[in-house]
Amino acid sequence: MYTVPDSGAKTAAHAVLAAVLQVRDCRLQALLWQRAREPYAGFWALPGGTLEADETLEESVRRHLAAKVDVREVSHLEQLETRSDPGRNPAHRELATAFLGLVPSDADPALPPDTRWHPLDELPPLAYDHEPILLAARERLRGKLSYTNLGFALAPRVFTMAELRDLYTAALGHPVSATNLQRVLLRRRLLEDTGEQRHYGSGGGRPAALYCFGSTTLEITDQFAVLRPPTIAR
Amino acid sequence: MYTVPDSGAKTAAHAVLAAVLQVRDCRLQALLWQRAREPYAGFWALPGGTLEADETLEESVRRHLAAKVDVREVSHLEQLETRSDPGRNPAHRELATAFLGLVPSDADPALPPDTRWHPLDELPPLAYDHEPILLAARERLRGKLSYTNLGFALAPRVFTMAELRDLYTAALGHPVSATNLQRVLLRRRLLEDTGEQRHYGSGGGRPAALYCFGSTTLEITDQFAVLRPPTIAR
DNA sequence: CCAAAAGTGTTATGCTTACACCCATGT
DNA sequence: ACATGGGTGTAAGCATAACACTTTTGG
Repeated sequence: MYTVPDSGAKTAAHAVLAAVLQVRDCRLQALLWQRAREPYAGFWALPGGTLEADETLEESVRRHLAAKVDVREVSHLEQLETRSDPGRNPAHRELATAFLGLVPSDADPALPPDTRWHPLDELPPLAYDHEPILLAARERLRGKLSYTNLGFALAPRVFTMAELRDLYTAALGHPVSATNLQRVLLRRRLLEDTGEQRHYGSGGGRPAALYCFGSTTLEITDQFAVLRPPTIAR
Repeated sequence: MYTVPDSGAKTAAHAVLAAVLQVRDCRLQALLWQRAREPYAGFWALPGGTLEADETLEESVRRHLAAKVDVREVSHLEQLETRSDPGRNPAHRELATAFLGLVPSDADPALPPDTRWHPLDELPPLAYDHEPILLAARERLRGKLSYTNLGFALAPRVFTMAELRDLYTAALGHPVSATNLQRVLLRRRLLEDTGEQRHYGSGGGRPAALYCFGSTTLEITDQFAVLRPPTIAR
């Protein structure tokens, strides 16, 4: 065990894949490109490519993503599962490490002609095992929205509570109350009031306060749902 | 992007590693083996080895684990992060996918002479990047104990609440009340009363009821800590 | 003045922790 | 009897969901 493989070992190729999600038009959408060549010609695929010798997986996925979007728009990137089924790529053995990428809702990066945003509830036929990967990415996002500050990655720098409610609603797939969302996030001190105001929709109405997230790196805000440590003696 | 690599591509070797955890003597312990050869001679390492051409990562980790323990004792196995830092193995480029393995507390598998259980709060010097991997595995376990039924993988088939309390205490690293643990797990319908009874410690005392977990596959029992879907109209 | 949207006050609910107290058994 | 551990009853705490109500603007 743990033998040193000779450098000529015939090992599997390693690919990276990115499930890049953004809320556009109040719907959670994924960045996909349409394959021109076999296999899976005409099918849609996640952005990605092969890992090079001198890069980490994250560096690699950023490099491949750069071919599809402006990577500076990607506000969050985290590793998901590594897929290893020998049959997942019919052509040759290939491992693939998937990533979850998030883009703020106000970004609208230029895309190559073969690339488009697709709502996750109306997916076209996807190549390889990309559909389960994409759905797993959505589950990861939904879970982390509940117990971390990950909302920062979906939102513009400043936003009204109504806008933030629409983002959470689209990402979670169920109605969210702006009232309660505000209280939960304020209580956890994730949101800061910028002091500015802005109108949200057309027509009248009281102008909305503009908020921003205090931190733009992932933080766990609700670590123990249950079985939490005993409260310190008082 | 997504070019087909020629089959002679010089790709990185791929290894699997297993952070196998068990509660023994009321302490969370990890299965480690001591390296005899350089590099890291004398250091302790996670069980693992290289991925072969025709196996999945999970099959591979089970195969390598079989050299250290009776794999039938492993009650749960799940994938963790894939490490890809080019410098993580000084000798040659190597990716490693880590797994979390759990062994019930009543199992006492025979071990090879170079292999031992080590409490996680008294770790010896570890080879490569195995220490952060091991600590990440513990964090994953701690998180999932709170919102899934993962306790089944640490516990014998049947157990008293006092025994289960000791397991949770060791795994979580803080005191757990048997009283409240019972209520939380019963409310979530994870525990079943077997009807049998048994004594726990020495000395007198009321005999304890024996419980078992209803399911022995991972289930999420507390999906939404917050931001849960609206309650259906009543 | 009215409609529309934002935000606050308040109550209800559910789950959890904490802790006192009762129960069953061995010596 | 009494010590020892197991289990139940109950109250308190806390965060969230739900919803009525007030506030602020545009037309």
